[in-house]
Amino acid sequence: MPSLPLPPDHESDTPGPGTSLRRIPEATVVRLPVYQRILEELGRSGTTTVSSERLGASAHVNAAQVRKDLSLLGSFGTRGSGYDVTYLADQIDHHLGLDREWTVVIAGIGNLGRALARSQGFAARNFAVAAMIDTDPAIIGERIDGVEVRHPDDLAAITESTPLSIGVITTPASVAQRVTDLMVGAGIRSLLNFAPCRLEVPSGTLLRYVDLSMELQVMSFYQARHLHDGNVAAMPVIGSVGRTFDGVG
Amino acid sequence: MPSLPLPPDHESDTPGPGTSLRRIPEATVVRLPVYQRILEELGRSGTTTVSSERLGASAHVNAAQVRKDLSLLGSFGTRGSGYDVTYLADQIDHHLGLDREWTVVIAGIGNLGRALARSQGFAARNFAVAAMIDTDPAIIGERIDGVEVRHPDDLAAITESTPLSIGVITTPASVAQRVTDLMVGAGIRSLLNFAPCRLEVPSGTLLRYVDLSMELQVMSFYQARHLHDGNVAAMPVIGSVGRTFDGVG
DNA sequence: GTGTGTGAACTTGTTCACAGCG
DNA sequence: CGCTGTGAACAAGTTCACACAC
Repeated sequence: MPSLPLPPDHESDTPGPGTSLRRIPEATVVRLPVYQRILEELGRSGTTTVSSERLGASAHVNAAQVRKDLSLLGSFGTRGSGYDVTYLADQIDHHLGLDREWTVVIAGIGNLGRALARSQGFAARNFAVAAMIDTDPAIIGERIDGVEVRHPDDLAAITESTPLSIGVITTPASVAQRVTDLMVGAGIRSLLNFAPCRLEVPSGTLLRYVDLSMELQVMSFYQARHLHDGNVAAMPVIGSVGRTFDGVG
Repeated sequence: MPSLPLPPDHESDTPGPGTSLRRIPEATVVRLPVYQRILEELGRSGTTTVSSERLGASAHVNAAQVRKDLSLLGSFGTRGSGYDVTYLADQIDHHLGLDREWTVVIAGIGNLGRALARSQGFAARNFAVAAMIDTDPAIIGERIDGVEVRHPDDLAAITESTPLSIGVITTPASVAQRVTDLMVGAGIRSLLNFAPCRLEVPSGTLLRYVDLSMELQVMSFYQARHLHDGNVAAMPVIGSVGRTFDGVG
């Protein structure tokens, strides 16, 4: 399907000025961050080149799959040696949109909100926590990593000086819809919802649900199978961001 | 494939005593918790019956998909009216292994560990946080929801009185492997890793990675597309536990 | 009529196998 | 040689469409 001589879609597949974004299948999108993290580790350990075989082993993915995924971003492997770690990481960054800074606002400064705000993973990947909001007067005014917690009513004012691209909702479910409406009203078009409830957003808004207890549910499914028939080997890698493995690869 | 008159696999498909566990595709497994949460909401709102159409709309899934998924668990819909909310929820619970209690130990009582420990979602789904461990003397001895934080060295002793089924790792990456080894040594065979690092575990151990910053990366990918070509409608639902939607369903 | 359960068509994703480049 | 890039085969997942049960 991705390899017709002429693409059926409107999107041009001329290589363009190195900036062309061709259609990337969802299955690939969710593997890219995995590759990227491995490349990061390899880079830190001084490795300059990596083969699809090795990358695949680390990612628990077939080597052919790795090559197919990467060939979608362009073809910049070197036959006989492999991929340049740094260059490949840059390319993935570009396709994931991580070569520009994203500003994040976190709503609900409880334990989860603080955990995310302080997460080094965010800063390391160009996500800047640019604002934090909460309604608790005891929390408002507090500074976390240099960012002051403010009242939700200030959101519109905040966005005037600091455009915000992504809203992260870590409030109780009871107020999640209200804070969502505020964020949407302030022009935020991407939301990551950790509150255990469904949200309504206008069309054109991206909404991503993350439910930590669901991870446990999927895990318990596999363990239940495991206990019943001892058949661990039949448990495959599943899912996107959360992934289940049976032992080492 | 799932509907041959005689199954090619060894696993019996005789209905059995209502406890038979047939093979369930991974794609279905990750949708089951989604259905379950919707059923929970419906149950709370007093709805007793639901159609695949309605369930599918809430889950952002095709109605035929819902029927196919549910038919894998057995066929207990009523033609002409739909599925009994409570009965269906019970069936899903059973297949996810949620009709028994799972004991969880949380390692690393920072913000994320506390957030998970206090999450109502856990208790509501039969996950009991039965132990918590940390090395910080200032934290050891603290009680969170009645459970005392103890030193990792006590883990073996803890498991003797309280068998633990699932280990949740919310420590810094630097000590994650060490705590993993301790847990595996204590007989824990399922691990949920929130630390941003790869872990080695012996074969036969289930390992699931959750990387919260990856959720943001996937989100930024979609938003990058969104900004570049305005083509929101092309953004599909992806992934398992985290799911991206464009606006309301 | 209404809505499930399911073969069959279709789409998407994965793996194989190998030509061809460095 | 070794390893990428990719058509072609295969497998998995999704949607359609309709018979049939209530």
